[in-house]
Amino acid sequence: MDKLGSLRAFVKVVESGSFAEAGRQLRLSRSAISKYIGELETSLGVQLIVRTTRHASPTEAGQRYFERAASILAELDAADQAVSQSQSAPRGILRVNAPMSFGTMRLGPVVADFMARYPELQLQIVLSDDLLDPVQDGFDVTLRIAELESSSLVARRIMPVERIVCAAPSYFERHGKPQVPDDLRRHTSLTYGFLLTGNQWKLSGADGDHWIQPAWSLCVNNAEVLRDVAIKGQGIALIPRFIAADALASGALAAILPDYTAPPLALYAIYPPTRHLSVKVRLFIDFLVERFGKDAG
Amino acid sequence: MDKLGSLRAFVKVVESGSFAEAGRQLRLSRSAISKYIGELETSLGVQLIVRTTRHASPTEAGQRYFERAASILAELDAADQAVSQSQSAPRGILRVNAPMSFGTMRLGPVVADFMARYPELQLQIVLSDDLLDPVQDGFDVTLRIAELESSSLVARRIMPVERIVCAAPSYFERHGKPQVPDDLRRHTSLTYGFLLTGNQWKLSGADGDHWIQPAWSLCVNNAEVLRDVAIKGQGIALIPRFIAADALASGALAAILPDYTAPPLALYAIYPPTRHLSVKVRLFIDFLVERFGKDAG
DNA sequence: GTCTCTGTCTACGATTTGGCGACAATGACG
DNA sequence: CGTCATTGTCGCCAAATCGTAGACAGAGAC
Repeated sequence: MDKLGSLRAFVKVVESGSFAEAGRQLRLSRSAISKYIGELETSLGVQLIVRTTRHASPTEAGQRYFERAASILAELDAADQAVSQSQSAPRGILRVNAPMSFGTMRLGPVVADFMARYPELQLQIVLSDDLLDPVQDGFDVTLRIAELESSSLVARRIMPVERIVCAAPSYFERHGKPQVPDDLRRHTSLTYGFLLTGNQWKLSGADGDHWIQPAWSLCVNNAEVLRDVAIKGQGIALIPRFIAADALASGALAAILPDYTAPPLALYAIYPPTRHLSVKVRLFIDFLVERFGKDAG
Repeated sequence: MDKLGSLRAFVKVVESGSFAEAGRQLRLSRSAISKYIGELETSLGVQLIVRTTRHASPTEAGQRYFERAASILAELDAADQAVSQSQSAPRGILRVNAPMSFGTMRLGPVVADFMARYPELQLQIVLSDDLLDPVQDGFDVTLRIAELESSSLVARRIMPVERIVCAAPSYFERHGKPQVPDDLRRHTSLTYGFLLTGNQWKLSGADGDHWIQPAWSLCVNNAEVLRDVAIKGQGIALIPRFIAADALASGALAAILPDYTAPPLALYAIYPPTRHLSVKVRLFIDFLVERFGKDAG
């Protein structure tokens, strides 16, 4: 039995004086009201309503129960209101800019779940590898994978993004496998544009930092393209592990120089430095932290 | 959504610290609890529970909501109790006939609770495996475990009763374990009298229905006796699971032929086909449905 | 590294919800 | 007094929801 539905029906019957009118106000049929009241009476073992023609009135027990039930329903509504408004169900449009690769590979399922949780929200997502200004370009939040940096923009770190040096086994068979960072100078690199390291790779290990200017043959601002070209044996790429994950698992790519790491990147949410972050932006960012914070980059 | 169910699930999760434990206490599956909490959060537009591995704890909003929800649930129970008890309780004598095994094993605690709720009632219970006519023999209600059937008697289905084929491990050690229903022909069966299947067992599986006339050495109209004889290794029994439950748990009995099922039985309440079922009978039957309806037969 | 328990998710059968329409009862009205 | 309109109940049935089983991935315990 839908106990809450029964209580609402009962309270409305007592308030309105009839099943039919209660049904009209609750948008339920007379038979539904009748069943609710009947089941409530059965479960309590008490008659609550005296049915006379064209009128329904509470019994003495019914009147006492009505007072308590009405109070309980009001308290429940108040509790719901209070908790909803403490974090009022966000509505409106949330505009998000995210990097292409991350957007296509990782953002979809998370956004789907976010939408399920906050059905009143509408999301506009632009996948672009251009670093868009969230203020000037009209986004609520911009997701970026970047190195740790201090910036005038306000950012929240979502998750670390590990990068690896990798190439296809066929490349290593033809060109040999670099053993130390300096070996990379004699190899073809597939380079990401727009990163601060530009065409110079920094790799750090127990023996300190290495700055390498590899012989780059490709510079592109999309790591998926770099991955795909690397898979075809055209060079060595330095790309986020999450982009290479499937290729690594299948053997299409192999990582090298495991004792060296590139400067850590992270996924950041960048948002306008307003005094109060809007609720929907905060919820979205919190949601990303919750979902991606547990992921191993 | 069953809002009250969600509230109970939520309160129990906060109290117990986990979805799994809340499920155990509420006799619901983990996925049911997960759905309830998820729907509650969606409907309120608020995250109430932080899920970490092996632990669930309330968010700040969730803690506040928990306090109000727990209070509301307590008030509702109190209101129900107050109105149930205020009613001039049903009085008089309720005469019940029930099967011996079910009566001795399952009915006592339920009857005790029923009597607590309706202290003005007096119950006369006759445990008998004879199928007594509720009109002729003066009972208000007769409980029977039987196969689904059409009958001129009016009946209300209380709960399903699953049967299993089982014997003591010592029996299997001496005689081998049947792998398919037909193997039962070469085994000693302990047979229940009075059932429609009589001395012929019907077992159904993916390969169709099997009618087996096992070599019976005992035919008795009491499944407890069958269980006890089976425990002593004297044969294979086809008996209700609730009767065998303790022996199965302790290892005194082992079930076989899990891919096959006997025709489903159910516990029925049979009552006179009068126009208005008396209040006390209706309350008793509803009470049984409430208590046994959720049990796994 | 393996095991066990967790929470999520999907598919699906069981159960409940809720409306339709028939019915009997009865007050309003002419 | 007869008729009409509205009421509440009930059986039937389609739609919706409940709740589980089982698969899965994550992670703490050992």
